[in-house]
Amino acid sequence: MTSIIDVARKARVSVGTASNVLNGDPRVGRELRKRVLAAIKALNYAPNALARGLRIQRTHTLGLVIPDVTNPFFGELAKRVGEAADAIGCSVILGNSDDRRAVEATHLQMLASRRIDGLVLVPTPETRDLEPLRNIPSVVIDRPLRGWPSVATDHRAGAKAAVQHLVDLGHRRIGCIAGPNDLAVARERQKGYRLIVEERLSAKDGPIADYVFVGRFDYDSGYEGAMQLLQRVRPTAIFASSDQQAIGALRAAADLGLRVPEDLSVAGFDAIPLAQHVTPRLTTVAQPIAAIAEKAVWLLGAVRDGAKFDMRYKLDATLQIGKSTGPAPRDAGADRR
Amino acid sequence: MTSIIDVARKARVSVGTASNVLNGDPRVGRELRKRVLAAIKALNYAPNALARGLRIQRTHTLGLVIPDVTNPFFGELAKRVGEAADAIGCSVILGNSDDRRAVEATHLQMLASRRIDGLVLVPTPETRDLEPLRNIPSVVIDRPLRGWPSVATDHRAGAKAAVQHLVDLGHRRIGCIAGPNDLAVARERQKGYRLIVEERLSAKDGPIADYVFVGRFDYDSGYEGAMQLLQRVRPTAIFASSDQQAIGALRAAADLGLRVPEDLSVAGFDAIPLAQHVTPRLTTVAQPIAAIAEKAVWLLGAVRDGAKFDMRYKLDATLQIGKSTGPAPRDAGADRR
DNA sequence: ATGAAAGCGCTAACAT
DNA sequence: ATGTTAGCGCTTTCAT
Repeated sequence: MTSIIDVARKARVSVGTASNVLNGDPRVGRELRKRVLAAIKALNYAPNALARGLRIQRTHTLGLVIPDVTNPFFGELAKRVGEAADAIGCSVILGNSDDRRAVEATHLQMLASRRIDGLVLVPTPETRDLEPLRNIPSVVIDRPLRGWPSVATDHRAGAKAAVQHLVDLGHRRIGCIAGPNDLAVARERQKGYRLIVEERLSAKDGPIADYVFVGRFDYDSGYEGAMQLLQRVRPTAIFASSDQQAIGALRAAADLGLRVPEDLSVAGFDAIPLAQHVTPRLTTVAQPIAAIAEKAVWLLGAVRDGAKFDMRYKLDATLQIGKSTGPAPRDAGADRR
Repeated sequence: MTSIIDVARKARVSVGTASNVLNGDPRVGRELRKRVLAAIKALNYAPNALARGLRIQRTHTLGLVIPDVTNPFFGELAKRVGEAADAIGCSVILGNSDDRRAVEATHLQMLASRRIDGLVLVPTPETRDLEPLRNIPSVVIDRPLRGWPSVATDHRAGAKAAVQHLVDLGHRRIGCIAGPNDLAVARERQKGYRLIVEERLSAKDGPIADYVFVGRFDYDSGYEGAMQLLQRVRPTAIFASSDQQAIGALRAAADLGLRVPEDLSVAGFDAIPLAQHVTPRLTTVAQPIAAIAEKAVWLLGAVRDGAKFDMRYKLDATLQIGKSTGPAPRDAGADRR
């Protein structure tokens, strides 16, 4: 491998000067600078980032550990974090935790060894601490973690907006397909739903618990949840905690002979690309993923520069109104008749 | 940051011995080994991978550059490459090229500086060479690149299998929604289609070119392509080069009042998860993504160990039969009547 | 079996 | 403005 020494020799300057050219030190003269640049090109020289990192104690590398790139939300997140990292001259090492603490721990250990400049993490539900990373700037995304700064969508507000939209359309008996209770985001979305719906349900509608189905975030849970709710409490609208669930609900409605949105309104969460391609186009809550990624990477820099953060940043979601939500059916939506 | 020197001091051994323990050298005695291990734990020591890499000239890092993690196929690929890398103790640095040569070049330059042990690349259509990576083991995936070993699905054979399936069901007038002509995979899939269909089209059916629509791999192209084909040459089946296209075609069929598969059969390519969740479930060609990732990572090791490869590995795709393909309609499928 | 020391490629402080 | 050199943290001969 060709080193800076080779470059210096070829350009007939000292290594110090060659190094200075590399780092844009303005003190080197035009002549020498030109010779060094020429040598670099001629030798096809690529500076050794390892040696550099070892010396200056910075790697210009960020770690990103997420449950699964394959998930549309995390995939988008990975892309955006990559872009934000690019913008500040950093590469990103990606690790998939598969939501298993042990796998996550392995990745964190590796990243610590690699002396990354910062960590962006979506912790598993079991994660309690970031032991090996104690002195590396870290930010937690999407899911909160005690003692670490986090940036996430305001899931509760997003859910409230979606459910409020349904209420505004005249719905009162609104079902909810929730996500797993061990995920804070799922609880928050459900909480948002409850805050809006609770006071609108009258005694004869039964307890709100009957309107909530708890499942996973996936398609199948959406189908099953909708099936159960529709047969049990006959809601006129369903708020699903994910688009996958919402799409499953759409299918369930079809299987039960219900038209959407005439007989049933359905809203989702996440605004995955597919949401625009189902029939009818989904009403859904879009997370500000790019903003989250940018804020997280920015926070990393701030933490490194000595700021002490232990703060939860909540970013606003946006309600995207599609064709899957419409006015409540007359006979069901009107208050007693 | 705590270094191996601190560990050695704390364990009252020399750095050499501490290092040997770290690397599992069997010569160190039980007693000293135990002391070193204890010191490591007590100090929460994480070996510095930069220093190590600088010294041994290996980084245990792989580079992965793909067009876009957000694309289901590349997302899955990223995940699988990550797993294969994990299995041999490597981390992976991920870069998105957005299919732009300049962005790709930036990433490659960075990876070269980082002295990665190997590169896995999905080249952009404009990529002709991997200049900065000349002496780094590299493998190209999905799309071929002159002078570099590649591993990819046998797209042509996959397409042939799907189209042959349609033929076996009695279809003769089969349309094709192709992908962009500057992508080899798109051309290969179209070629597979042509090889099967060409000889089966009779003179009165018109030229095969009329049965081919060239677009992008996305949903909208699928919709538009199906619309055009269905109104122009009235095929009884459509082979789409991607699942996104196929799903667009499904929608087009619905908009034209055609039932699938009774009036029209539709087959796709890629077997994205969604393909199982549309109605009817899609017949599609599954790429062996995990196998591709494993083979690529394995190849990297082989190349490093001195093997000289300039070979194209083609891996078999698998036809997944769904409900979107069925027997050709009587009146159209039977030869003259 | 263990210790001492050179050197991987670079930057930065210091000397000129 | 340019050259010299110590040292970042590790592995690996080479002595002992």
